[in-house]
Amino acid sequence: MASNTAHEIARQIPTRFDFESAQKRLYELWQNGGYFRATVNHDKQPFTIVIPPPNVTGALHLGHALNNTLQDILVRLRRMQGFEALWMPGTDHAGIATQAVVERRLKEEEGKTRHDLGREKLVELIWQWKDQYEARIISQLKRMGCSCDWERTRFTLDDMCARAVRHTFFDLFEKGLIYRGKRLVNWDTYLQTAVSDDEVFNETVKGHFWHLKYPVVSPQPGEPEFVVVATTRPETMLGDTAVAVHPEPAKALDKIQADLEDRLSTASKNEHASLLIQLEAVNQRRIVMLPQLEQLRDMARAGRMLKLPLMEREIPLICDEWPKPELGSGCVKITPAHDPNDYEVALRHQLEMINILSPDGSLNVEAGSYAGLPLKSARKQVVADLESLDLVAQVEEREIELPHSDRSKTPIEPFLANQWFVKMDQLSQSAMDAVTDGAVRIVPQRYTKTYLDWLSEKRDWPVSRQLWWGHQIPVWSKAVADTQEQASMVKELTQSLKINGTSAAIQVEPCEEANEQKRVKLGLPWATIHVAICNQDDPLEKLIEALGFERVEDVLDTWFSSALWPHSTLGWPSLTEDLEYFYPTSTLITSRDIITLWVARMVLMGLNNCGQTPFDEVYIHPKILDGYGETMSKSKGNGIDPLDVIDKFGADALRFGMAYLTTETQDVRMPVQFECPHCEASIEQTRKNRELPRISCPKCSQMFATQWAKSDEDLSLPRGLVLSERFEVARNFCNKLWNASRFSIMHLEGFKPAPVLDSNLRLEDRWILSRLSTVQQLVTTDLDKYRFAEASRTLYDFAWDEFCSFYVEILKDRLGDEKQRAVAQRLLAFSLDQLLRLLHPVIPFITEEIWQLLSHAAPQRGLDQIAEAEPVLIAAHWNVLDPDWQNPEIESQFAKFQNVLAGLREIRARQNLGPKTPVEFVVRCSDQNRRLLESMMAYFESMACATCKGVGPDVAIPMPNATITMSEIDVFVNLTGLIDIAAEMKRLEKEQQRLTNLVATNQGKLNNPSFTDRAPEQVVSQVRQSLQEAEEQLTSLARAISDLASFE
RNA sequence: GGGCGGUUAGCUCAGUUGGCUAGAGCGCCACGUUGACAUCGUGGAGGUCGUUGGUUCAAGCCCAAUACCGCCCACCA
Repeated sequence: MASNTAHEIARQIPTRFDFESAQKRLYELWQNGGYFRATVNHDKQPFTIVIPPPNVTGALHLGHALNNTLQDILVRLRRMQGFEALWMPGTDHAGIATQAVVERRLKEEEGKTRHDLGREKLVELIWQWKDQYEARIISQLKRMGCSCDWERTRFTLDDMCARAVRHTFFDLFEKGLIYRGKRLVNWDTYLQTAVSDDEVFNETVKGHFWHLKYPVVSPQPGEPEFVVVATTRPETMLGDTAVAVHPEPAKALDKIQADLEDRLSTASKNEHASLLIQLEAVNQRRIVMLPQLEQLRDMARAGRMLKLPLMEREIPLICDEWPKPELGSGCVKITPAHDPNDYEVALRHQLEMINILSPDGSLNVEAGSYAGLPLKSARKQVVADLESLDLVAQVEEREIELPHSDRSKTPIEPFLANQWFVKMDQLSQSAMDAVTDGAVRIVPQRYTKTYLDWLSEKRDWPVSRQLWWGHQIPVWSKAVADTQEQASMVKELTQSLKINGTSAAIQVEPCEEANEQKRVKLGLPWATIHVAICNQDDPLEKLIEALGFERVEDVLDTWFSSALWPHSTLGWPSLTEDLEYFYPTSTLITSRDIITLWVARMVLMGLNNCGQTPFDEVYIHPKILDGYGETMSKSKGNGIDPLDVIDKFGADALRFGMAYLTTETQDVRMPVQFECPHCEASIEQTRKNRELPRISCPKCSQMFATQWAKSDEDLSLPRGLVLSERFEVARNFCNKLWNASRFSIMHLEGFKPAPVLDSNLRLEDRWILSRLSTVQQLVTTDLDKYRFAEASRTLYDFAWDEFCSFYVEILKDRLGDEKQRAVAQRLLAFSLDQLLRLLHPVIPFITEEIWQLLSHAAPQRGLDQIAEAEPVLIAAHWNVLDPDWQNPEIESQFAKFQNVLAGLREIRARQNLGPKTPVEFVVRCSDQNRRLLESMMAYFESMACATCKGVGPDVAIPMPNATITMSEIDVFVNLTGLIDIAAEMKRLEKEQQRLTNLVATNQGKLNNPSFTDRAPEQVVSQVRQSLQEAEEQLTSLARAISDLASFE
C-alpha cells in the first residue's frame, strides 16, 4: 500500500468478513509468534488446562467442538489477564475403540483378522492409523482456533506416558494395590477381550424364557420328580453345577410383605394400586408355592442331588439366599462360570466352576457333545434336545435386557478369566476426601453426587484387557508346582537378582482352589509368582525370562493411562520444573459421562503419584442433543460436523454458537437441518429423512446425497451438509461486528492520537464508557464462574444494541462535523479497541483481524494516556478500563434519551411515515431534563428524522399531535398534514388501558395494610413512585386524548 | 428400583438471593435499500410460565403432590 490513509484501507475492507483466508493467516500469525507457548515464568502465575485427549478413532464431533471452545475461551482470557497460560494438547490411544476400528477395516478391506497379522504387525498398522488421525484431529482443533501449546503435544501411548504408566503400575503393585484374580468378566466374543462394566450397555431384545425340568435323583415317596428352573440362556445349563433354593422361603416372603406394607403407608395414589397387586401376588405365592419351596429346602438340606440333563452329571440341590422365593419357580440353576450372581453363590458353596465357552464365543470341550458349536446353534440344539426328552416345561415370550459391548455392538457373554485389578478402597477414599474437603470443586455442584456415589462403592477396578493396542502390563509370571519350588524361586529372585529393590517387585498368588484334591484334579498350579518391572527395557527382563517367566500379554485399560494425564504430560515421575510450576492444573473441562471413568480416576492417581489433586476445579458442560432430544451420532445420521459449520459460517460463529448454548442445564437441543447443495435451502431433519441415502430438495426439486449414500448413483450426487440454524445467530453477529468496525475504521481518516479531556466528554461518551466498564466486569465474573452463555449474551447485547445501534449511530453525526471529528475518532477507536478485547476469547479470528485493521488506522490510541496498541490482540491486556467509569446516573440519563427516541420512532411507524419524511416535535419537561435532552437534539434528527421545536416546562403544544408520555417527560409530535387520527387514537387508548391497569394493581397493593406493613420499605416506596408516575402519565394522556378527539 | 435434569411465545432458550408491566434469537406481520451491515434497519402481533395444592403482603422462582420428556446407575434365574 503506497499511501495508507485510513480511508483507503477501509475501502479495501470487504462488506463481509472473509473468514476462510483470515482464519488460516491469523492462526499462522499466532503460532509463528509463539503466543501459544507456555514456559516456566516465575514472574507470572500459571494457568493450566489439560485437554481431555480425544480418541484417535476418528474425527472430532460437535461435542468436541463445544468442549474445546470452552477451554480455549478460558485459556485466551487468562493469557490476556497476564497468566502464563498453558493448554496441554494431546490424544488418547483409546485401546478397544481404536483396535476395533482398525480390525474392522482390516476385515473389510483385506478380509484378514488380527491373528493373520500377528501382534507386532497389527500394532504397527494401528500406529499408522494413529498418525493419520492424530494429524486430522490436531488440524481440526487448529481450524477451530484452539490455542494449545502444540510443541508439547502428547499421546497416551508415547514414551513419556509409557514411563509414567510403568512407574504407577509398579508403585501400586509394590504396595499390593494391584493383584491378579479370577473373575467373571464381560467377554466381547467379537473383539475377544474383556470389557469393563462401563463399556457395556443394555439393549432390550425379544427373547424367550425357558422353564427347564431337572430330574431328581431317586426321589423319595412324596417328593417331586423334577425341579423346575427358568433361564433366558438355556445353553448355559451345560455348565450348571447346582440348583439353589432359598433356605427360609417363609421368612423371605414375610419380609417382602412387610416391606410392601411399609411402602403402602406412604405411597402415592398411583403406587398404591401397584403395591396392592404385588401384595396379592405374595399372598398367592404363600398359598400355592410355599409348601413346595419348603419341601425343596428340606431336600437340599438332606443333600439330595439332581441329574443335569444332557450332561448326565449329578449336581447338588443347595440352600442359598440368592433365589427369590417370590419369583419364577423359586429355584435357580447355578452356572458359576457364566453368571455374576451364580459366581457369588459358587464362591459361598465352593462349587465347581465350569467354563463352557471359548474366547471366540463357541462352546469348548466342557460342553461335551456340543463342543465347537457357536452359541446360537448350541442354544437351538440344547432346546431341541431337551424338548425331545420332554424336559421343557414351558416357553415364554419375553423382552430381555441383554448386555452389549459398547465397542463391537455384539452381545456380551460373562466369562471366567484371569484379570488384573486395582484395589480401590484406599484410593477411592482419597478421591472422595479431595472433593468433600473442597480440594477439588465440581461445577455445577450437583455432579459431586455422581462422583461420590460411584467412588463410595469402592469396587475394584479391572485394568487388564486382552488387546494388543495399549500399554502392555509390565509383569512376568511363572507358575510353581509346590511350596518348595515357590520358596526356591522367590529366594533366587530376591537373592541373586536382588529383586524387590526399587525397580522390580514380587507377588505370590496362591491358587484360588483351596481344596488340594480338586486343585490337582483340575491341573492347577500351586501358586503363580508375578514379577513387576518398573523401567522399560530393564536387563532384568531377560534374566527372569531365562528363569521361565513369561510376560503377561494383556494390556492396561485405556483409562489407566488417561488417569495419569495431568501429571504424566508434565514429565512425572521426573520432578521437572514444568511439573512443579504447572501442576496442579487449574481447571478441567469435560462432559458428565466420564466423571467416574476419568475425573475420579485422575484425582486418585494424582493424589497417589504426586500427593496433590490434579486440578482445582472441574467444569462439566452440557451435552448437545438434536431437535428430538436424542444424542447426536454418526450412526443416527444426525451428527453435525464442526468442519461443516466452520466452512459455512466460520470458526468464530461455531465458537460463539457453542458458548451461547452453554447454560447450566444438562442438555442443549439443537434442531438439525440439511442444506441443499443446489439452492442452499434448509431442510428440517426428521427421524425419517435422516436415514435416507438421498433427499429431494422441496425447494428446487433436485436430489442430493447424505452420509448414507452407498450406490454409485447416490455417490455421484453432491452431498448436503448437515447444519443447524442455531449458528446463524452467531454468524450474523460476527457480520454486524465486522461492518460496524468497517464503518469505524473508514471514518478514522486523519486520526490523530491525543488524550481525551474530561471536559470533551459528552453524555453518550460517558455512557458508553460506563457500559464498557460494566460489561467488562460482568463478562469477567461470568467467565470466572463458567457462565459461558451469560457472558456471550452480555457481549452480544452490548455490541449490537448499545455499541452499534446507539454509539456508532450517534457518532455518525459527530464524525461528519469537522469541529467534533477528532475527539469522536479518538473515542471511537478507543471503544472499539475495548470491545475487541472483550470479544476476543470467544471470537478470536474476527477480532484479531479487526484489531490489525484498526491498528493500521489508529496505531496509537487511548483515553487519558496514549500508547502504542499491542501488536496482536491475542497478547493484549484484558483489564484496561477503570471501574470508576461505571456510572448509573449517566446510564439512567441516557435511558431517557433512548426512550424519547423510541417513542418518536414508534409514532413514525404508527403513522406510517417513510424514513425520510421529516417530523417536528416539542418536549415538555423539567429544566433539568431540558438540559439533558438539548445536548442530544442532533441525534433525534439523525436517528429519527425528527426536529425539535421546543423543550422545557412551558413549551407550546402543536395541534394536532401524537403524544408520548413517560415519567416527567411528555413528547408531542406535530402531525399537521400527516395525521392518521384513528391510528393515533388507538395507540393512546391502548396506552391508557395499560396505565389504568398499572394504577389499579399498585393501588391495590398500597391499600392492603399487610403489604405496607410487611414489605420492605424500599419495595413499598417503589410501588408508590410507580403509582405516582402512572397517574401523572395518565393525566397527560387523558388531555392528549381529549385534544385529539376535539380536533377530530 | 435408585439418582439427576427438563417442562416459560409457533421453534430454540434466558430469567441471579421471591418484588415495578416475564425477556432474547429465529419464524410471523407492516414499512424501509445510492455509502458500515438485507447476514440489515424501524415498528408490531404473539405467553393463564406442565397440572393441582400449600407457604407468603407478594410465587415463573420456595414447599408438597402429580403428569410428561430425557439422561445416569443398579437389577431382572
